[in-house]
Amino acid sequence: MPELPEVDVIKQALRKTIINKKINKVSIHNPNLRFKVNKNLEKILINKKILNISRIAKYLVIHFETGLFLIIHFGMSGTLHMVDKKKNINTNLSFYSHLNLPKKHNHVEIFFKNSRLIYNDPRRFGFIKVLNKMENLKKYFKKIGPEPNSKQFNTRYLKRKLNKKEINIKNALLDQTLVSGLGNIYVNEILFYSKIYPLKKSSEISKKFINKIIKYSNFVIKIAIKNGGSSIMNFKNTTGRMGNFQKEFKVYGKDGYMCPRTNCKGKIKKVFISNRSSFYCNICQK
DNA sequence: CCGTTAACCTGAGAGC
DNA sequence: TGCTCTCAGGTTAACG
Repeated sequence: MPELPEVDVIKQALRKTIINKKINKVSIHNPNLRFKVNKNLEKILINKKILNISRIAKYLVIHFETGLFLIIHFGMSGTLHMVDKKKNINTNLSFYSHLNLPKKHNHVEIFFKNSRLIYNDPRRFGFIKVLNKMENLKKYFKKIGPEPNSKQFNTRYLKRKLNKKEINIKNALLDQTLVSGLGNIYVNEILFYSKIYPLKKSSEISKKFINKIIKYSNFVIKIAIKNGGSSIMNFKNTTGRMGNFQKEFKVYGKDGYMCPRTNCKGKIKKVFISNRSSFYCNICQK
C-alpha cells in the first residue's frame, strides 16, 4: 500500500490513539507475512507501554518502554485498524480498503484495555518485526537512503549518485538506498512536475533538473501529507478514513488524458518500466 | 559490482 | 454466471 506520505498519516493518527497504552495481549492468526512473525511477539510485548510512534522511510516504528521497537512495513496492501472494544467501532487508519475487510486477512491483533489494533494484509507483502535497542534500529536502516525532505538530499548528493548510474531516472528514484520513501505514484508525479521523461538516463540529468527533482520531491510529499495521503483501489467503498491526494494526481492513472499543464497540448502516456506502470506527458517531459 | 527480471501473494475488474 | 487474463501503493533473490 503506502509510500512515505501514507505511512506518515498513519503515524499521526496512531499518535493520537495508542501512545501510553499498554499491551494486554497479542494474537497472531497468520504469521506468514513477507517474513515470518516472531512467535514470541506476545511474550515480548505484553505489559509494555507505547511511548511514541515514528516513521522511517515507508516503515512505521512503534517505540516501547525499555528500548523496544516494533517496525511495520505495509508492503502493497497492508493496513492498520483500531477497533473500540465496547462499541466495536472501527476507527480506521486505512487507505487501501474499506471497513469490512475480510477477517481472514487480519493476521496480527494487538490488544489494549479497551481497544485493539489490527494488521490486515491480503497480499502479505508487508511484515512486522521487533528490534531491541536503538543500536539495532539504526543498523536495520543503515542501507536506507536519505528522505526527500532531508538536508542530505541535496544537489551535491543527488548529482553524485545519479552520475554514476546507468539506469533510467524512474528506477533511480524508486531505489530506496538512493532516496527513501518514494514509490510508484510519487515518482511519477515528481517527474511530471520536474518535466523529466521517466526513461531518461539518470547520468544525463543536468544540475538544473536535479534541482527540480529535489524541489518537487519536497513539494509533492508535503502536499500529499497535507491532503492525508492517497487512497486508490477500493476507495469507492471506503467508509473509513481516506486520503485525498489522489484527486491531485497529474499523471498517475491518467493515461489518455490531456496534459494538465496550461499551454501544453501533450497527452499522458502509459508505459511499463521494469514491470511498473509509468505515466508521463509526451510533450513536456523530456 | 551493476542492471534487469521474476517471484512473492490475493483480489478486483475487464473481456469473452 | 463463470472462466481467464491483467493489474495493483513494494522489495529482493537470482541471473547474466
